[in-house]
Amino acid sequence: MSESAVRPKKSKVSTQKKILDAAETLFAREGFEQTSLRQITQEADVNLASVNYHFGSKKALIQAVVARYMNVFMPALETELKRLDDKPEIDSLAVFASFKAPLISLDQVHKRGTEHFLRLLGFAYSETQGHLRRYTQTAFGDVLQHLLALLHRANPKLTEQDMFWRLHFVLGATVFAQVSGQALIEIAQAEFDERADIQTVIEHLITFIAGGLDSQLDG
Amino acid sequence: MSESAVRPKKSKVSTQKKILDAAETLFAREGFEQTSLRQITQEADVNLASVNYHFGSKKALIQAVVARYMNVFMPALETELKRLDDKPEIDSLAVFASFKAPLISLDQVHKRGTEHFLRLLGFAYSETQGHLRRYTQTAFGDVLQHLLALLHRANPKLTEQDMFWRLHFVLGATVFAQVSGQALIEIAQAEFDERADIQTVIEHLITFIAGGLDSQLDG
DNA sequence: AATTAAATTAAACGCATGTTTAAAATATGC
DNA sequence: GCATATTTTAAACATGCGTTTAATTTAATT
Repeated sequence: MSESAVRPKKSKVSTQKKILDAAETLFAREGFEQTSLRQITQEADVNLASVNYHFGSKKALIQAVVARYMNVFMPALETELKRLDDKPEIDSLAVFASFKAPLISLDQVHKRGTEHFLRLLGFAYSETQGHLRRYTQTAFGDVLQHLLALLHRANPKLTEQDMFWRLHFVLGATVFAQVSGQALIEIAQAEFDERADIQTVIEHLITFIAGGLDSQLDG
Repeated sequence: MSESAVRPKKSKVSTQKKILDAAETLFAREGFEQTSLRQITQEADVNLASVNYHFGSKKALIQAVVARYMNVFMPALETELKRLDDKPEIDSLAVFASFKAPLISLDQVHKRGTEHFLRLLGFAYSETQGHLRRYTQTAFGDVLQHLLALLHRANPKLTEQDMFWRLHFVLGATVFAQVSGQALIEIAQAEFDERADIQTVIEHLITFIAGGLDSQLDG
């Protein structure tokens, strides 16, 4: 009876990966603090204690989940930004276009990687996850500096300070769109009987942030 | 020894108000979910059980804290908006200028009322406080509709849908600026050795959202 | 002043959380 | 194949939360 020919399904996924995948999905859906370790371990079909065994703490798990994306996204972004260094003329749109490929590449991390990453980013900023902000700033501060410099080059009329603030407002609007997106879609559907979806939100968002970023101080 | 002539200090503040004030301060600083009833009652110097006695539940307390501001802000905003109805020509800036007086008037509710209100709003949106959003939508939906109509009038090139989304992105950027403001100020100070403060953030923010709101779809 | 109502208080309840423990099961190395 | 790590497991632990209870104190009413 030991028919070793077929081997139905013994995929043998490591406990670590099972935890990371389940945590990521739940974090992206509910937020970090709203998700309990018991939810995660149940979803991952592993023992409760294994999170602390493999990761040390919930906080460390959160960092591991985010890091898995950052380690793919940030180098990919840096590659794209380097291309712009050589170009003689760039505008804001070109800089933000650099995000597209790196964002899409996140789908190799997880099936719905792009969406998950943006929502994780949203919760990381809206919840008080100071350690995450610190981690990003220290681990990938140079990439962010590069981004800032390019945006400054694309919009030389603005000071570096201007760009700093506007970039973070862009982030704020984006994050907000991610976290509140679904609720707004529902309101829009009810209010305007519109067939609003995620794509609708993104299109409106891009127009908005492009306008905000290029906003001239004097009319 | 019963010198009733002087009466040092028997200010006699109601328990309700003490709770509301303490809760407001803590909510504005830490967020709703991060603040416990034990923190609140300790800060207010009242018994733990009095929150549930006077307000029924923590959720009801949150609503009471927010309502105290909404009941001042929304009518004040409506008054300002009515003025614009009579004017023949208006632009986005004029509409947003309508927020200024109502916001400042909140300092009569509490010493740092304006700041508190904006941060409460921020947490109300970024935390999953669905009941607050529902409350605002139902209690002051007409004022918000009025606001939307005026913004549409100020920018007739944009559809009502466009305005809906942009208005919410404005809200997102604002909320983000409030919640993350202090952290960003510290980064800015360290990064640019700038004497950045709240006022700095607001000025940059207004420029940004005005640009985003008036953004033209075709270059 | 006596009686009734309202407000305050200390204590405990029930529940959920992240974390730790110590024994059992599994995998690894010689 | 045995000894040794490594991993998994069930259970308990410690803590903090919102809420409830029941007794006491304070205020209001008659």
